[in-house]
Amino acid sequence: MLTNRRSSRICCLDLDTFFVSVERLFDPSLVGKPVVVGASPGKRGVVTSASYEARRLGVHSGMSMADAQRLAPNAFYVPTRHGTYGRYASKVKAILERYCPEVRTASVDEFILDFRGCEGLYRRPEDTSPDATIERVVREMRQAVQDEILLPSSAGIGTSRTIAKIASGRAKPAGVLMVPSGSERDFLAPLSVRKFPGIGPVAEANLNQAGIQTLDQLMTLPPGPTRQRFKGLMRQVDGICTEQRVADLAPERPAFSEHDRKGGVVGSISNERTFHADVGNLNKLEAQLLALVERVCWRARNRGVLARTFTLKLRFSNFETLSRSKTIAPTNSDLPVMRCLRGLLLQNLAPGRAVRLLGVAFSKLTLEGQQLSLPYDRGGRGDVSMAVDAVRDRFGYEAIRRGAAGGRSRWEKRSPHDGGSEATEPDQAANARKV
DNA sequence: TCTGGGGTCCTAGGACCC
DNA sequence: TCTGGGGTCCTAGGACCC
Repeated sequence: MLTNRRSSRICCLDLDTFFVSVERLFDPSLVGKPVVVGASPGKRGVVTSASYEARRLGVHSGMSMADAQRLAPNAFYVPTRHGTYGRYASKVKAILERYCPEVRTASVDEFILDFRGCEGLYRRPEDTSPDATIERVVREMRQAVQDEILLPSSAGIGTSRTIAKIASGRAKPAGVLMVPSGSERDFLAPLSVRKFPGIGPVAEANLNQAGIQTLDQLMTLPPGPTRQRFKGLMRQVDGICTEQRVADLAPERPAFSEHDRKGGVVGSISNERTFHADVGNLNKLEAQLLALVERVCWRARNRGVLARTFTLKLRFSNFETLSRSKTIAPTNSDLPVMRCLRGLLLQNLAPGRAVRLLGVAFSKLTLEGQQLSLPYDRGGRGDVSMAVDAVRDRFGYEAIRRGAAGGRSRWEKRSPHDGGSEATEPDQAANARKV
């Protein structure tokens, strides 16, 4: 029996090669050519977005720029344009909201729309069914995005967010695909297990090793140890086909208005940086740490949150990565956070080891002003910090910089393994603002 | 010139308390 | 004092997503 709750009314609209498409708006000569958006050539980094022409040459997102250039030396390489893509995503969302009362942003290039209850609103005499009405509206909406902002996108429609998401991928490029209620199993069966959200490279390898390539093979495993091993996954896939609810809508993101049961704030805030060249000099690492701490503290203050747990992330030259965290009194002030993380840095930096990546993360967040009886460290947020924040609020983070963060550290304390000779210029291009 | 950066979620062991 | 268990917090790591 088909109830309205089980109808195909959830839509996922996904912008096709989004970053590449935006770059083509800025430079129309790139249309029809292989385009790769990512780190600046010559810098450490990976491909963020590759046009279909570049994909035909073997380039895909996540690949190192070095590999991409080897495969496609004649492609057009464009550095990532921070901030710009978000503005285009907002324009897209505004269009979608004309067509659907419930639009959620799932990521910078992906939106989830809930059309439940809208069939009557849009129905036309020529529509052969409520499903046909919704599919027609989604096609019109997709075309509006194309015509008004010149951005291609694809849309999938299904009974749940997961089906809609997979369908949008099958609809690319520039298509619309509806998966009618009841046909989920037939739709999923022939697909590679990797197409299912949540199955990544590791799970895929495990499944393949067990002889499972397709979702059909997964869903029809005969009783036995293999079935036992993957029963959690089977339940997940099966649930998508049979569950009588449509509960997996995207949470609105950012989710900082959401509180957990204990009044905390859901989520974390982090920044990390891969250096252009590995850094072994402790003073320089401390200066970089300070720069990261200042930035994340600033972001926390902007969101009005305090953090209790502070995590330091280190990645060494050989790509070995470790994280060390410490929980202290809630704060968002540079000084106590720096004290905490500097301690972790000194404890975990073996002499002679060069650092490739340094990262800082804040978690166990609470709203500022809510820490009733908890000790709350206000140290370091004096008039100077307030003034610095005020400038940054008006002109952006990069408008002002504490002396120590850019050069020599005020927190310095020479150590035995100090005095390395590596180049330590931070990878400025990663955060360069282009207009 | 191998391997980004922002996140979320899950697991698992140990400490500690009752 | 021969060995129990919950529950919760903290920490570390890893899979996954875009």
